[in-house]
Amino acid sequence: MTEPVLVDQTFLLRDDVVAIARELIGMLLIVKNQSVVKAGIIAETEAYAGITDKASHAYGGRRTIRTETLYRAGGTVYVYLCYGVHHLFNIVTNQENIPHAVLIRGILPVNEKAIPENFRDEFEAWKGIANGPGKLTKKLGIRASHNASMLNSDAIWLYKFPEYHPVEIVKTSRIGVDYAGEDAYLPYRFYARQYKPAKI
DNA sequence: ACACCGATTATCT
DNA sequence: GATAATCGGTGTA
Repeated sequence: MTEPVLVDQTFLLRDDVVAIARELIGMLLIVKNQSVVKAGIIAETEAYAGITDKASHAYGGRRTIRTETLYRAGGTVYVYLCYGVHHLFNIVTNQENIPHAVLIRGILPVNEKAIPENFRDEFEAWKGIANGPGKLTKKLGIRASHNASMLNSDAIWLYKFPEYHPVEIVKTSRIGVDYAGEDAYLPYRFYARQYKPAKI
């Protein structure tokens, strides 16, 4: 595998959050906690399209302490606690005040050879797959304190493989959003065919 | 102050 | 496939 490069975050400022969710498949997520580096290849995502999306925390323009992070500029990290137990990791997209976000739902492990050189000494590998939004944050050590931080600054980085050849990507409806009425059927979820999601 | 609920997961059958 | 566990966020008052 060729050396990954830090992503140019301007693609996160675009308006088409669903397209961005699809493009994030195959990118490399790196998390550093106190001299420990963990990483994974993004394999499953979901788009949340802001004020018009009944499944979004920001539906109807709702602004609370929690959702304030969603209104920041693309590239902001949105972490929230779900069911009082699981931290869920999102990447905010679009311009400031437009609360779009992509939920990262699954990652695959990555070989040390594919880790950027500057992280390799502190890299710790893990096995299996993290096929669930709560599982991957636990694997990578993403916590509530990461909420509202910026990607590519000091804790969470997004890289891409320049010669990555897109695998077949499955498009389907989102998981666990029955409360969203007809919006629960929107095809806003993506996953790589070779990866096995927990829920089909 | 208090009741309800959830962008889930593990553990059953 | 069905269901219990679990607790901070949120709305209502």
